[in-house]
Parts: sequence; C-alpha cells; structure tokens
Amino acid sequence: MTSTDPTPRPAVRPTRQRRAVAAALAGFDDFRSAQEIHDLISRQGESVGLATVYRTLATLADAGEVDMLRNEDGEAIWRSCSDTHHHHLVCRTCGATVEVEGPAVERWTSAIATEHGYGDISHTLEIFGTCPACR
Amino acid sequence: MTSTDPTPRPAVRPTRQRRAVAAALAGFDDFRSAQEIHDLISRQGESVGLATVYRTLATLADAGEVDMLRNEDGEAIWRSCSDTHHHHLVCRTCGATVEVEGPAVERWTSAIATEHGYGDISHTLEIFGTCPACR
DNA sequence: AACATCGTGAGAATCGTTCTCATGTCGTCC
DNA sequence: GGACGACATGAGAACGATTCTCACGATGTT
Repeated sequence: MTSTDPTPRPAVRPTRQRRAVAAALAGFDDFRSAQEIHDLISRQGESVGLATVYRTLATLADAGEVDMLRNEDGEAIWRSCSDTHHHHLVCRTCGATVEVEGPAVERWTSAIATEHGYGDISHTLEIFGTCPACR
Repeated sequence: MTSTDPTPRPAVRPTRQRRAVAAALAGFDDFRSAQEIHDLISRQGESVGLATVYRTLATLADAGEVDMLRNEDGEAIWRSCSDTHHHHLVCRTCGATVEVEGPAVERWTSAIATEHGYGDISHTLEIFGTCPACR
C-alpha cells in the first residue's frame, strides 16, 4: 500500500502573504504588473516582499487562478480570471478588460497546427483597443 | 512648389552595419533574438555593435520590414516577413516558423471589439507548438 | 575639402525578474 | 506543549535583456 498515495504533499500553505496577494488581486479587474500589486499591498498597510509577490503570482498562474500576459513592453501583467480558457479585450488607455471566448479561434488554431504537422499546441491571442469610455 | 515635398529628410543612410543586419535577417527564416542576430553577424566576420543591431531592428520593425514578437519569456525576437498582415506558427524547440493567415480570425476580433464598443483595434495572435522535425 | 548631420560603438545605466541563503512559520509527531 | 523537518519569506545580490550616453566616425552636400 505504499504505491497508493493521492496526496503526498499538500505543498501550498495558506500564509498571511499569500492571502494578501489574493486579496489584492480580488481588488481590481484589470491587468497589473507585479510591482503595482506589490505597491498596492504596501499601501494597504501589509508588508510582503517583492520576491514573494512574484513567487505567489507564479504559483497562482500555474494553478490557473490568474492570467499572466505581457504588455507591449514585454512586462508580465496579472489578473484574476475565470478558470475556463479565454482571451482578453483590453483598453489601451485605461486597462479595462473584457474576457472573451472564441471557440472558432480555438478550432482554427488547432486545425492550422495539425495541417502543418505541429503538435503540443498553445497560443496567445489578445485584442487591444480603446474602450467606449476612453474614445 | 515649396509645399510639395514628399521627402524632406532621407534620414535612413545605407551603412555597412545596416546591410549586415539585413543580410543576416535574409539568412534565416525563423525568429531570432537580437543577441543571436548579433552573434551571427560576428561569426560571419563582420563587426556590428549590439546597440546598433537593436537600433536597426527597431527601425526595420517600424518600417514593417520585419516582425517583432515576444517569446514566452518576454524576449523580443525578430524575423523578416511578408508585408501583408499575418500571424505565426512557431516551433517552441527549433524556432521553425510558418506564416499563417486567418481571415476568419480577423473578422472575429473586429466583431468582438465592435460588440463591446471598443475602437481602434489591434491584436496579437501567435501559435506555439512542436514542429514535425522536433517531435 | 569642409561642414553639418546622422550613425556607431563601448560600456554604463536601467529595469524587470530571479536567485541566494539566513531566518521565520507551519504542520506534525511525540 | 515542545521539538523537528519542510516549506516560505525577505533583503539584497545577481542576472539578462534592452536602452542610454557621449565621444568619435561616416555620409551626403555645398
């Protein structure tokens, strides 16, 4: 019975720092950089190291609880998100974000990939524009 | 006769360095980082400063003569490209690239944007996978 | 040939991100 | 409840890509 062990390590501990990052993420609905999130936490009186913010965001992203994408400068930006696969329509001016789904696009990308013999496919698709309020 | 002056400043001079970068770009058809391009030029006996490679690539990208996108680590990578709007299917392992077009995707993105009242739309779409040779 | 202008190179400076490692915290097993 | 081992954290160093600085070189023009 040594081979059946579904949960060998819980691994993720609920620490004060992780709660602070999760709370910060819950407090906005647009994409923010790690440093902005770090500042936000500090301004709320909590103290969490920048390295810890990065580590926590990476963990959350792995778990699929936040989306990470890169702005046009290559900086990583994060946002809490729904757990289904989706893309974003982001306002270039104010950052307002709409989650969008496109089954057709998903089908198209895998068809294209298959057609060229590529496997193990992933894709990035983000739409940038100016939202109604900023026009 | 003074008001019609289509080329006030030639601005871009054909220098040895710019020719070297253009030649290097012509020598491969996958995406490469600026540093790889710089190494490539050096290995061919030419000597061009890294800063100049960056400057030249930025200029070419502005002119629409090369595509610049970012890999999953956020690094900028470049490639000479056709001048029509298109996307890429890139091998995660060897960088082999296929230019793909997707009228349906173009239509879908602008429809989505319009539907949410967003204007002045642009989008990024890249597909990453493993090419037949690397599987 | 002389000039004004733009381009270049070497290295310093930036800036986002990750790593190091000593110390703190959590959960657990006596 | 106390001791322990594993994981987590923080401060700052380290890193790596990119940009900036500025003195010098090349270009095209008069």
